[in-house]
Amino acid sequence: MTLTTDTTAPLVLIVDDEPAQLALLSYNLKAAGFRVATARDGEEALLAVAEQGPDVVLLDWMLPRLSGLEACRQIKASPQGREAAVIMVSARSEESDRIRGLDTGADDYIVKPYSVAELIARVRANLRRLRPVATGQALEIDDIRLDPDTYLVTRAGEALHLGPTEFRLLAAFMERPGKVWTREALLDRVWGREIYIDTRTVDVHVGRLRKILCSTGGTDPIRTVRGAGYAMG
Amino acid sequence: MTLTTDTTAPLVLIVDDEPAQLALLSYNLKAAGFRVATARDGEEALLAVAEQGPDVVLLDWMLPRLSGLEACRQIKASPQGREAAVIMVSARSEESDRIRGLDTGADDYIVKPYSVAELIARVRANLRRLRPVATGQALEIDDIRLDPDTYLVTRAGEALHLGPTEFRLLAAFMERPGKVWTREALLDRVWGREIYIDTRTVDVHVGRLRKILCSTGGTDPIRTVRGAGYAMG
DNA sequence: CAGCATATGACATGTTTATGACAATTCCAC
DNA sequence: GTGGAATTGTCATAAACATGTCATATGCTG
Repeated sequence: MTLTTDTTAPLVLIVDDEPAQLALLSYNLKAAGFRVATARDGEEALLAVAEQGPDVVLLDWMLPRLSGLEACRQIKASPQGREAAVIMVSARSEESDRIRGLDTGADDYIVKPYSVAELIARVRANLRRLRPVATGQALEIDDIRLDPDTYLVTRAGEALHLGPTEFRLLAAFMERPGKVWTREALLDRVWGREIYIDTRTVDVHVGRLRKILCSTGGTDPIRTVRGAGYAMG
Repeated sequence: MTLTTDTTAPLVLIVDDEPAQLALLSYNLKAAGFRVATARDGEEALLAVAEQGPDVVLLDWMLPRLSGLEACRQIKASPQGREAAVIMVSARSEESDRIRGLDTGADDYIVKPYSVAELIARVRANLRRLRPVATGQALEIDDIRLDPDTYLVTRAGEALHLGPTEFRLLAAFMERPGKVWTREALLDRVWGREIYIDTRTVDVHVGRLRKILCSTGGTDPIRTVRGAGYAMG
């Protein structure tokens, strides 16, 4: 297998205070092709969420300093956290029934003891909702179609030629139809988190993408939201 | 047809919790020319799928820890599993099971007791769909034709002379028309997993393949996808 | 109209890919 | 074995392409 460690591989943040558990999950998730970040308690988790913007957070229920429940609330209240899927992990003895009733904003729950395979399946399932491109599904908005497997983009059946950055940019837009992306968010998602680039550069690339998308005729599918950013669909 | 045991031979992952069954199938499949990997339960199976990317998975219905049914669902949801054919093996013969099995994305279904010959036939049949070259089917894209049995490649009727590496490379492209292969994936598929070669070497071989394919005139059938890899068709 | 946010064309730079040459190796017929 | 041809991986270099920035133009909002 080819492990994908590039910036397009989904990032999973594992939060657990047991080093052994952390190592086990980390190993298996990496083997499944994910990028992995770790945190040992709720506060570290919040920091990691803000800094790295994971796609999925695996959050242990019992944590020192800041409980999983509270960490979940705060993650979901943060800008980066709202975009992530939070999966709560708890032991069966810890009132699993009540967990479901609590309004923590968690996207999914998994109860110990669980199998690694089950966990990975849950991660994938939540990801499919969140990042369709990472799972190879073709995207479609109006007459525009993007296929991650073949890297083919068509509008009204006609093939378009995008550069790598334009392709990733369009993929981001199409993964979340209607969502307004700030320039900063797009830089994070399309360019990667470790990079320092002028936010105006986004304008240029959006312009290039527009030119290509409209090259066959048709209306501009990208909406400029003044003071905020861009959206599509 | 004689299947060889080199890296291009199809890999069959056998999942069964009975050691005797595992040994029996393993022996017979190896004798039939396949490479074989094994797993004893659903979780091991998922790991093996991710790590080894088998072409066919023989999945027993009854498994400890993670049922065959659930394992199948998860295999089909993973990137590597999407490319594999899953054959469910079951002792039950009820129609409902058959339907449920196929519903989870299984490609085929075989009921105990079965003959080894029947099983191998099923494996080959599913492989034919998935990896035509391994079963000796000729491939065709546009005016290019590749016959794995005779090692003959023609374009517009004219015979072309490819080296072994170029032949395997072309076969990989033609088995999945349109699919974009990363250089790493091609190294895995064409050169083998255990080999460490500079990824740029792929460029050189693609170049050589192109030169041969275009030697009789005609357009370049191989698409370069900047930042990603190559594709054909 | 002023002030600000966004759009766009041009360009230098950097990056990715293509190609020709070459040495090492393998293969094969003799 | 032996010689010669074919094949292979690497490298240096060239070509093609993509990218980030800037200067300037355009457009929106009040």
